[in-house]
Amino acid sequence: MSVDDAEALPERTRRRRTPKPHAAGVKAVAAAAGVSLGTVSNVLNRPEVVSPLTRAKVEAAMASLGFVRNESARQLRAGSSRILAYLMLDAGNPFFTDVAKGVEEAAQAAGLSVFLCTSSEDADREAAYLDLLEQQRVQGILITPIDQNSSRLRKLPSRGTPVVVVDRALDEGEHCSVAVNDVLGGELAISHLLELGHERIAYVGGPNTIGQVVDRREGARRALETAGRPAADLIELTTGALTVAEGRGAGQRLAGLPADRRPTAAFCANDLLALGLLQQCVSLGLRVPEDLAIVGYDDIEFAEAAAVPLTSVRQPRQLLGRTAAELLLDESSNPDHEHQRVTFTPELVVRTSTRGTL
Amino acid sequence: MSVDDAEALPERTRRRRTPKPHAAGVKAVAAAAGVSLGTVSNVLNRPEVVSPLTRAKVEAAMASLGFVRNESARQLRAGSSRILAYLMLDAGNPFFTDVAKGVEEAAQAAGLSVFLCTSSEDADREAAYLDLLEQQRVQGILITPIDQNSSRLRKLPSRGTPVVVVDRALDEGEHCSVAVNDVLGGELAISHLLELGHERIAYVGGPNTIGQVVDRREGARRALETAGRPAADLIELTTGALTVAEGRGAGQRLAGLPADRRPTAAFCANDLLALGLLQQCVSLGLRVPEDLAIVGYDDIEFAEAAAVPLTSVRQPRQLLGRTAAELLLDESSNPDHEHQRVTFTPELVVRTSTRGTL
DNA sequence: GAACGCTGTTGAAACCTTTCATAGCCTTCC
DNA sequence: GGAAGGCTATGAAAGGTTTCAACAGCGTTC
Repeated sequence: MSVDDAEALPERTRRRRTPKPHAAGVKAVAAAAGVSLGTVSNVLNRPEVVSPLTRAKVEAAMASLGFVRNESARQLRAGSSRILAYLMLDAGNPFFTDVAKGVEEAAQAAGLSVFLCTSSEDADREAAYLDLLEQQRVQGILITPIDQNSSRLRKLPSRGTPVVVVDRALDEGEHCSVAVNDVLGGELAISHLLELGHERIAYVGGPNTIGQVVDRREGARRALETAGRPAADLIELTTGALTVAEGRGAGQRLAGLPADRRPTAAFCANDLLALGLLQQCVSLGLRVPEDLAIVGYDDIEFAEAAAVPLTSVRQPRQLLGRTAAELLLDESSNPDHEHQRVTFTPELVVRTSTRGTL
Repeated sequence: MSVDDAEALPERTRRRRTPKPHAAGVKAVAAAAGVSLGTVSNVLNRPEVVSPLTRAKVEAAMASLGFVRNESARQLRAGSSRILAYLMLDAGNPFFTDVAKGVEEAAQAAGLSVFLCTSSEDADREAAYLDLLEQQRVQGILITPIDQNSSRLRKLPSRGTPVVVVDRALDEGEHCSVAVNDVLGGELAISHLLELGHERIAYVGGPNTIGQVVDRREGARRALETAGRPAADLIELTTGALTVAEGRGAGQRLAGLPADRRPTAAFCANDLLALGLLQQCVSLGLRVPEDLAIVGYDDIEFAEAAAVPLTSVRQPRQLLGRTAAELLLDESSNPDHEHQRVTFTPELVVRTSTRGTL
């Protein structure tokens, strides 16, 4: 080798910057245990094929090195994730956390874990989470969508990520859905109010981009028509979200009306709205149900404990979640899976807020 | 399974499943766009270094192939995750979802996403989630722990996953913590009750493995002692969890006592317990606050809307979450990060459940 | 017209794990 | 005594992305 060559190829210590300096990998464990790489992997994934002695050595090495399996690498190679995500509309609404509980129940039974995400009724966040979850290659996505016609949502299944829509019944699509008949729920609520003799009935809900809001209103209208009255008689108070705060705002508006034009009953698109409405109206001096009867929707745990126990439309919350998760699991494991649309029937629970104290 | 799930018989409609997934990777995109692999990666990660023309070609190819970046591979190579997790005690408790809201706010501002997990007050689930999250190599973990001495928790930071403890103040450890002074909160509650002249005061809470439960009780005892009474005067009703249902159970027990031995006031470890207790006691004929005054803890949104508006100890929920997330972000990006212990001060909000209608 | 700098692009290595065909060793059985 | 077969352990390949040194063009400067 000439001097020139030495000049041309200077000796260099190339140190690649390793991102996680401290991580001990399978390789290190194998070395420490005096076995091969594959054996370590076997201990991890098929412990029964490894002899007890070897297994003990490997496990000891893992413990002493503080080995933590790199799930990214596992997933990259093995192709499958052990995670299932539930993208919910609003984590602050106990209805959805109850659904989530059902999801976790089913997932746990199948050995999977659940990540919860919340779109907070914001379409952009929903979209961002969908992208993220797809990139993460989760096993599947459960979603209570804001925009059920989103093309993103439609495309997911064809690209390999199963989707189950929760609390919405989608027409023909490429996913399963689990829902409650919200139109019927709306009818139940309004029929009840009509039976009690109410004439001026308000519907409180919004925004109208949310399917549940629209369906429940539709049910309300139908009930009016069934009773021989025009659907347009329904007094609509549109809210910006389904929250207690918005309910209070609606209460403010409602209580501000002159008594002869004010509705005598209000049906709210969910219990949060109803609770806010109730609270505001009571604090402004309206009597419930004498001046204003209120019907909520979901029958969350707090509905019964409210200032005036709330009449509400009950849905099988946990069952909804459990069923959805089960459909998702079937879709991702059963090659003969058929998409299903499961619809539960809601039920009216009558309490003081409409019936008064008998 | 909860009561509401009793016997719901859904309708099911079945449909044939649409076929198969398919995955297009960077390689396929490169081929389709007639560029090299590295260029596609540049479009993804450093679009500004790619010429507009090339970029357009690549983007077109991505769109037409339905390319979805494989996050596992990205993370494996790049070493960093864009995700942050909040492992909470109970998703059904609005307190924690409010904290979560604060977390998301801060995370979003930093361009990160949040996955929510729930341990449901189960130490095994907590442990399982911690393992999972560590394996996923999330950017960091926010946790409201069940067992704050868990060795798992202690070891995480040294292995490269930053941890911030939320709603608990850990002694000097290897993580930051953000908490509210729960001992003070307990004192506030009991002093208030003592000022109102109550003698027989109950503390409702449990299990005693939960730090918050213990601290709040400790505060209660101190307040008694400060008032010159033995701490042992505190009547303890231990519950199995911090839920509405457990609160009802405690109410049952309490209402069953003969009036001359029954406490005249109850301080509950959180609002869910208080609401359950309130509901049960009222339905069993006790008047609140005349027969039994009730103080809750957290001042969740539903406390004010309860049958009898609830006196409660308020905590800065969202701020708690936001601060915690900010500490975590600092820890994972700032090399000079120093662990901190942030403690907020709670505040008593007096309402009808103790003061009566004035 | 040679050297230089700049811009955009390239190709191969590296990340860490799982998979799988194969090899080595022991028993068992003809 | 040798073939067959059962256990275990092995080593190399594969999986999709990012990274980075090197390179190709091309215009500029001296």
